[in-house]
Amino acid sequence: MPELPEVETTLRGIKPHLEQQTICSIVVRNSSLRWPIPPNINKLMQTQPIIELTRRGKYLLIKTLDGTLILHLGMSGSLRVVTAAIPAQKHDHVDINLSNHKILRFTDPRHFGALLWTSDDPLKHTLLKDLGPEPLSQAFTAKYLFDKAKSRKMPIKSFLMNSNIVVDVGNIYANEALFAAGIHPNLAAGKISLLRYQKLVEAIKMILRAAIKKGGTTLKDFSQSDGKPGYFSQKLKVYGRGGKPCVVCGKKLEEVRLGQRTTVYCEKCQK
DNA sequence: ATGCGGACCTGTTAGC
DNA sequence: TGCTAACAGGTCCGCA
Repeated sequence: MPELPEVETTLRGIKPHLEQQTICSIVVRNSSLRWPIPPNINKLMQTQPIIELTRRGKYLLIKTLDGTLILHLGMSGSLRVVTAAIPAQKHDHVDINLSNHKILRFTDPRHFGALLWTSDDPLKHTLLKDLGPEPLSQAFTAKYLFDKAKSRKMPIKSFLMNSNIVVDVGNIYANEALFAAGIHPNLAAGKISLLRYQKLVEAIKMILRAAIKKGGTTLKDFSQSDGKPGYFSQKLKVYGRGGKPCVVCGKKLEEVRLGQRTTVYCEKCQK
């Protein structure tokens, strides 16, 4: 699943079905996600009117009268709006039954997702409180990154994927943004000039905007909340193209492991 | 404080 | 063709 564009697409997809509705009940078929779903989740949420749907990083927040449902899709999670006529499948772990008789169904084969509840301000929650800025916000600037990176030896790609530095930049878009900015993924974050961070920040913003516009990258087990797949993958220039020619210079793209994640780059275009 | 590697779990695919 | 190992969009946590 989900890099930011998929999460954002999911949010936009489910929003119209949830707004103005009340949660009638929650059916948990399997509570073993990354953290156990609170056993009293149904009690906490039933009869709760939905106030608003937002997102912080890749966490989806469903605010109700008395609290907030915190949802994360992990690696393989997805949300779909269905009707009772559609039988639950193997990995459909949770159904949220709504007053309009629609069902928000949470599916997650790998169980890396999360579904939690807080009665407090969700932004103060342990999982959210230290998150870095949203990349598409004004707070995310070259100066910000440059200052944060000062004296840090971590490879720029790992640095970018650290959600305490900036949220929403997953493996695909980290690869793509570094290629677009001409920066070698293994370069120490603290050794990159402000000017080059300028290029990087612009690249991240541009690529994420474009991907959201396209409705998310098509990947194996993702489908949009209305069931239609996204179709951005054909625009990817390096991710998934290891060994193939660089679209700019034609040189064979390198593929390596960096921080346990597949990393693809052009050794001629990225220094 | 920083950085690294392991962990969570299932499904799909590459390679022998 | 069939089995096994490696890998997949994330990110928290513990340890050095």
